[in-house]
Amino acid sequence: MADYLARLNAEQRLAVETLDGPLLVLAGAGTGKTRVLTTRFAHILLTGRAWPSQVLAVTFTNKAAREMRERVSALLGRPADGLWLGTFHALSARMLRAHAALAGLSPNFTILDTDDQIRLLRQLMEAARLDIKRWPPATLAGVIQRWKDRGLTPARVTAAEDTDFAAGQARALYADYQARLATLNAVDFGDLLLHVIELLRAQPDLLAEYRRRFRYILVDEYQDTNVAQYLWLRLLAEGHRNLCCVGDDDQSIYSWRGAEVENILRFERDFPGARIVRLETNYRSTPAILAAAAGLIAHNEGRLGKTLRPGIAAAGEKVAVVGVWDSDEEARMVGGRIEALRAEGHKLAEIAVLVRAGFQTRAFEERLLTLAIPYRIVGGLRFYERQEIRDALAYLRVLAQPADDLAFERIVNLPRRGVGETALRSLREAARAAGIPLAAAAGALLERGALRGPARAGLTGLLRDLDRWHGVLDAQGHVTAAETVLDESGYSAMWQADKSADAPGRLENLKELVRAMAEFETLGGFLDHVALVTETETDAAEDRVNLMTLHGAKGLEFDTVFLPGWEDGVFPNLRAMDAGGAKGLEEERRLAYVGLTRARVRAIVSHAAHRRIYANWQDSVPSRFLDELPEAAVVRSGAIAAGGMARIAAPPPRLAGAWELAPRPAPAAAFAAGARVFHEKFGYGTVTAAEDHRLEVAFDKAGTKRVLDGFVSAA
DNA sequence: CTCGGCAGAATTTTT
DNA sequence: TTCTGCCGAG
Repeated sequence: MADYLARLNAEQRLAVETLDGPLLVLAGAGTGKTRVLTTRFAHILLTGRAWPSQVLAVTFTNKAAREMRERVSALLGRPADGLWLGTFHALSARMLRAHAALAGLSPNFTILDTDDQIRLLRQLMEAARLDIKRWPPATLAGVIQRWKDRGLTPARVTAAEDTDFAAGQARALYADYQARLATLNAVDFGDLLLHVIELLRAQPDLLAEYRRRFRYILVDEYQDTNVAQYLWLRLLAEGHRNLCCVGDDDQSIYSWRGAEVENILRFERDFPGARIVRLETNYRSTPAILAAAAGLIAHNEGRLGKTLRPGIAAAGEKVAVVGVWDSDEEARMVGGRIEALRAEGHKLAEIAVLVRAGFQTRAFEERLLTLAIPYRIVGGLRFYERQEIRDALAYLRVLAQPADDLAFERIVNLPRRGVGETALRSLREAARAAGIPLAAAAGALLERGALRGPARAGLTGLLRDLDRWHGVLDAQGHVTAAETVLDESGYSAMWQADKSADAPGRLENLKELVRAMAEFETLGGFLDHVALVTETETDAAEDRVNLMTLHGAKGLEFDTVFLPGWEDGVFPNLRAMDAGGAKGLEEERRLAYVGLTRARVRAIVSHAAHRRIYANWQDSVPSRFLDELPEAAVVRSGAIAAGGMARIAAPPPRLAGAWELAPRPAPAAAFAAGARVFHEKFGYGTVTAAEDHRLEVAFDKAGTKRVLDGFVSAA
């Protein structure tokens, strides 16, 4: 037997060697899912069943794709080139670039990010005279995205689906939006998949070609696929049906993004004759941690059901549940324990603080900063989302694709060159009238002598510059072109002249951007990377504590995991619950399960009785998940702040602080229209409209406002 | 056209 | 507390 097979246990080997026909691998946390996937990949190649270019391997994150590529090449003993391995979006982009014309696009189409989408939608909504205060463009972006997640083009959205937003205008706006994207030669994230699906459906020859090419299909994190992704996979796999999906229904945490756990629950029905292999031996966590996680997840209904068996013998430390007075003390507690671990010789990189929502990392950052403990924020502010980077990218996008009006609008007056709102309005008008891009319209207007003053001078200069930069791009490549653009546009100079504290950092980021470009052969390749690879490269080599969200932690593991903020409303998150109801709560529980199972040797769960929201303090109640942890697997303790020093109370079965006795409030009673309420700032008022947690309140003194119900109390 | 100051509202997760 | 967006003055 090949030695790479000998390293697997029986269930893993079965998952690797079952090659023909549909296969679902149900892989519990820490059961060697990635090993199975990569070994299977290598096995297909090494047994000569397919060439590297004949295997399609789909992951959810670029990180997972990278890791798989590395591990496959390690197994093969050579670089794994020519693979179709990547995220759904990256693979779709690759297919779409190759057949753009069939989708009505030119191959240099732009991939818009969320920010661009929202800008575009705002324009459309303003044109439609919608009140963007009342109906935020970002909400519409969400509605459209969810339709796209479900594979719905505007024509397929029924009127019954279109009631929630702006009295049923979302569908029409969606159609406008798609039309606008077509003229911009642009696609958004959802379009990447949607266009490919439409393409495969409309072009039988193309579909047949792809089906012939991809003899084996591997899918990671199948529980997180949405309908569009499911349709995409199904189209490609339907011929030979050599489809292997790996997933864990207990780790499905992306339903808010359109993921359908049902996809995994339904696999056998979708692919009759499918085999199912369960991986249930956990080699990651101690039995104590596993017991805690298992006890928690057992409270969910609608699972496929797996029993995780510990693959590690020593019982290990119990999960610590720590109650503290307030959020400041929680940060001190976590910081203190990290210091102690460091003093004992533990590596900081093996410690993670996993929070429910991004803003929660802040408190820990501050604490670690004062303790001089190095940390990194994983998935926090992303490089390509920074203002200066997006500005620079807009310049490059205009060079790559002159029809990219969104990018053009962004840079047309940046740095200031006298092209204000008035000039821009006539530009837009001319562009719309002639059905041409803004840049082209600018040229036409200038020729006609239509503009005057600073706007004329500014635009003339910009168009001349763009023309010259095109020459630089063609003659000297994209790196030199980028340097030239940043220099000659005055953009770098703008930041050099800026005296604010973050200006030097921004200039440094711009340099970093140019450096990053050198790794790509073409400008287009680089821009695709930017659009599709949202995560920041973090040098894992440095020994730093990891701060991240629970979502961001999926697929990772650490010796020590801190899980702060286990309080009702924070975690389980209030909004997640009222958006998703009972299902929402189950997803929150799966998130908790994901968090616990990241830990190899120790997990510290904490909750605070008081949490500072902005300036004021709010009482909070321990998370219901704490009650669901089996007693045998946890040690509970309360810590009470006294004179600035944290003192750990003797560990009673339940913690001792008085705050803990507070009864859990009934699920937030939504206020109905007519209810009298009191608001910290606006005083007394009467509710005039209520939907979910959003209230419209006519205040006696402050007028009518829209507020969240958390900010008011019954009067 | 640009800039500075003020008012008002704010909390989820991301390919 | 922090951010964004609006408005008025220069």
